[in-house]
This record gives sequence, C-alpha cells and structure tokens, in this order.
Amino acid sequence: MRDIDPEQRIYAVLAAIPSGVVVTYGQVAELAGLPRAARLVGRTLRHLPADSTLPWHRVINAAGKISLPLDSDSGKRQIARLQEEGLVVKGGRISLSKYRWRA
DNA sequence: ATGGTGACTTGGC
DNA sequence: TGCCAAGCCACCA
Repeated sequence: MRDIDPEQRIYAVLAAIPSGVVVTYGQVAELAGLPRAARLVGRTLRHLPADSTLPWHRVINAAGKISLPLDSDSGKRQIARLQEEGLVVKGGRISLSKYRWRA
C-alpha cells in the first residue's frame, strides 16, 4: 500500500483540531509528520476551496498572529470565527500561552 | 536552469 | 515585545 499524500495528512490534522484553540503552521506540519514544512502548510491552506469545512481559521503563525492581511476578506473571516469560538483577538494577535492546543 | 516569493520558524539583540 | 537575518521548502516567471 502506498503512503498518504502530505496534503491528506495535513487535512487529517486540521480536522482533529478542537474548537476554541489554535495551532501554529509548524505545529500542524509536525503533527502531520512533516517537520520543517510550515510553509507547505501555509501554501496548502491558501489552496483550500472556499467551501471547505476544515477549520483552517485555527491555524496562526509562531508569533501568535494571523498570517493574513487583517483587512482582507479571509483575514476578517478568520478573526470572526475565532471570536465566535470564544478566543480573544486583539490587533490580529492571539495568546498562544492561553489558546495553543496540545495534542 | 535560476532567482524571486510567500497564509513560516528560530535565534540574536 | 519587537525588528532582523538566515534557514527552509515548494511554486512560478
């Protein structure tokens, strides 16, 4: 049998992230068995279809900030969803020490 | 083939 | 806490 594609692994990790928490790109990469592939994760999310049901909004960068222009549609959508899940978002920043998910 | 780019990360000040 | 430089990896002109 052949291995699962990197993208499929990333999708699986995303689907496992519970509501109310966030993870970093690098964390997703590691959980997917793809160390140092943080950029690949970002690129994969960029290619997600608009109708995807995956919780891509729970992924932020290592600085604890939204990696999208805060004034873009996607950026505003991500902030809105995180707030709906109860997180405090200030200036596009989220407290990793409080909301980071530990698997 | 070669260099630039980006939804990234880490280490040094 | 914040800015910079380097490292990293896949994609694109």
